[in-house]
Amino acid sequence: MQIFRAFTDTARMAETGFRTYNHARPHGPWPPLADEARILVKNTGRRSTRPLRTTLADVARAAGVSINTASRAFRSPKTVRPELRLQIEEAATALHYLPNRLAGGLAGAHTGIVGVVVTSLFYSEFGETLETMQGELEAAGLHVMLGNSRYDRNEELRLVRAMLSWRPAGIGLVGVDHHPGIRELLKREQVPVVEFWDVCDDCFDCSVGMDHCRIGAIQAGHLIARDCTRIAFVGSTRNEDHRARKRLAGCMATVREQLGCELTQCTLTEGGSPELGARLARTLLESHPEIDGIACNSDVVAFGVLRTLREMGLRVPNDVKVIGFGDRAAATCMNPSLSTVIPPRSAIGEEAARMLLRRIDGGKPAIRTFDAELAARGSTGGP
Amino acid sequence: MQIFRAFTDTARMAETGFRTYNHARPHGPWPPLADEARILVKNTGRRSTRPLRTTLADVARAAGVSINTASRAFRSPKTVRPELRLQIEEAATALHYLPNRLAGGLAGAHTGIVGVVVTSLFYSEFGETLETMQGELEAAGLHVMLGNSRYDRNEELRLVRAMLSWRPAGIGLVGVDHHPGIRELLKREQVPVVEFWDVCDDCFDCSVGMDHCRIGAIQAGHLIARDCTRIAFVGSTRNEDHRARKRLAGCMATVREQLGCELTQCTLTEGGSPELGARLARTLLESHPEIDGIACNSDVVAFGVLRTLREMGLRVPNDVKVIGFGDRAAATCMNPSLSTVIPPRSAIGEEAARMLLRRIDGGKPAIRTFDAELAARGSTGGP
DNA sequence: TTGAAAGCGCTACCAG
DNA sequence: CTGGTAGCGCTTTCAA
Repeated sequence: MQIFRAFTDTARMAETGFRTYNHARPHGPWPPLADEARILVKNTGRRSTRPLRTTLADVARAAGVSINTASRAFRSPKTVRPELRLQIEEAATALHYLPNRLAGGLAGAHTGIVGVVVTSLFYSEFGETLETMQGELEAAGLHVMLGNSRYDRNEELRLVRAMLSWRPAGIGLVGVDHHPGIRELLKREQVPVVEFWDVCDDCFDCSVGMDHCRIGAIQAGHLIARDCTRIAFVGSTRNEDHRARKRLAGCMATVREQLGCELTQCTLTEGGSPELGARLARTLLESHPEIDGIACNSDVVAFGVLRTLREMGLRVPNDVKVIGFGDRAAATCMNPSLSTVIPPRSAIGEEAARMLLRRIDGGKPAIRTFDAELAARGSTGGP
Repeated sequence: MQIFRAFTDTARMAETGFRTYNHARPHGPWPPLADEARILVKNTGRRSTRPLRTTLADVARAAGVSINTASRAFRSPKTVRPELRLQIEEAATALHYLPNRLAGGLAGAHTGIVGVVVTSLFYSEFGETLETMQGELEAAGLHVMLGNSRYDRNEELRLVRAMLSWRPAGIGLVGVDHHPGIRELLKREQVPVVEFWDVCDDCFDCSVGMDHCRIGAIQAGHLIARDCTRIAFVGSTRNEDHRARKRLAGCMATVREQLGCELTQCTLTEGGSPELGARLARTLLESHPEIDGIACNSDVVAFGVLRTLREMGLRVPNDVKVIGFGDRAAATCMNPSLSTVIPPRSAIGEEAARMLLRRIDGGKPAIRTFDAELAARGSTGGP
């Protein structure tokens, strides 16, 4: 038995003696789709190994219209007579039509893929931002393809290249400090880009995030306002976590300015974790017992610091005050509750998505800075 | 001026008088890619609006080989003479060739996209699992397209459909309880699927995760082993969070069996958070002051419970013992540290990816259950 | 408002 | 080992 597939190829149509595809066969119910169907292509007897799936052509044929009209019925319904449109929709439902967006992307102007490369998925650092961003894009019919560079610039470059090979409608990147190759690549591809979480003026295209120097300054400023005079900065400063370094720098500058002395830096290049915080705090306080204020590079680190302080018999906030960054869920449940700086996670995700959407729609690049908010809690003496 | 593009179309070749594409023009350096280039298609003067990008055909021409050979040079390098391969690679680099995976996917057997639909991105519930899974797939050249159903079955169905329209090589889904339409859809598409985090025998294809009933049983069993006799279960049981309900059920059954009494259930259908835990704990203890053991549906909820207990002047573990689920980073930093059940997050992610990879490679479906481990800490009286 | 046909860039098959 | 060529399924002119 020979099953004719939907086809548009002129030569084949001529060969089979049909003038137009739509009328190649009488209309009517489509033969049931056999599982793992193998079909005969052309009259050559050659076999295709791909499953027989409903295509737009099948829908068109079943509805008695041209492929083109069927396409328009989905894409711009207003340009098709309502009655035809209904027929087409019915045919699509009956045949379980599922559009092939690869084909659509290949033929069309853009793809509906947005490549997002984050630096980490652990500890939900970007979970909430990603959730909002993804939701916003989804609502516009775009899908997020996710990459994770694990704070590795070369890996990030490779991922961006990989994303670009899907011809994305846009690209999202965490931070503004990247491998130089990325700028070159993105420029050549002329694709809308949003760098989020951190901001700068010299970004590739769009950027939205926080001034991380300022966050460090807020931490130090708050400790100073609470009468700390010997301040330490504790946490992870991975080589390629530029944002962590900026927070450190902001903290350092503020201490220098307002206190006229140097910050005690106690950091390692391994990733942040409670264990890191716990270890660093012990080292720090054994060698610098005069420390009365600790700014942590993340809440997760601060949790560990609080634990060590407790173990060492130091009272918080009386003996030492502690502030984190990130406002993780557990912060309010620590004893005492952890003061921290709150990043507007969902606002950033939402704005990142919107910027991309506007750019894809032909709009201009934009840059926007969000403020991070101080949450003064028990660990620095309360509100 | 008329710029000829790479083309393979026979009719056009005939029209332009060239026998084969590769020799259509003398070899040599490719003209620089003008930004936003507009090109003349055919001799009709029609204009294409798409940017002029390097295609495989360009690379082939520059290297003096057929498109076909160039393709094989990338895909299965061994089948091409080393010296030719080098030429092709050099041409690709010189022309900044970026493969178009849409085209590859459309023409080839499968696409290199894996659609993953999670129920939440918040609180990093699946962050670590996703991180491992994504990494494992990335290493195999597959890319994760991410969807988030927000615990909504209809949304999940829509997302699966959306993912399928990208003709993914595989699909990953959180949990094993889905909208019936999903089974139908996946069956029709014959695509490898892995359901992860939860397991069951009647899964679509593959599944890997934990027995969530068992997790509830572990929680209750541990509280009972620590001499609790009045046990409550606290947390969020969203309508469509079947896993939370299974943990509740497991807990309930164990209490009934071992204690011969009923569990006090104190749950709401809103999402889990410290605030929920805090509120529920207050309600619970005001009406059931006899409670001496609380199993929480997640660590995040347990954090809030601990806070309330502290505020109410109840001592943990002396007056009330508390156990969570999830082993969030902060758990060891609570005061007292939080006992919990540890899910093997990365193991699940890794195995999920591997199962998919094996299936894509023609392997058989598999089912695998991982055990969750008890972490007995301060909130239940220590190890 | 509808239809015809030319691609989009690549893979896979077959022939040499 | 290499090349020719027919699609993959869709969008997009252009013509009717």
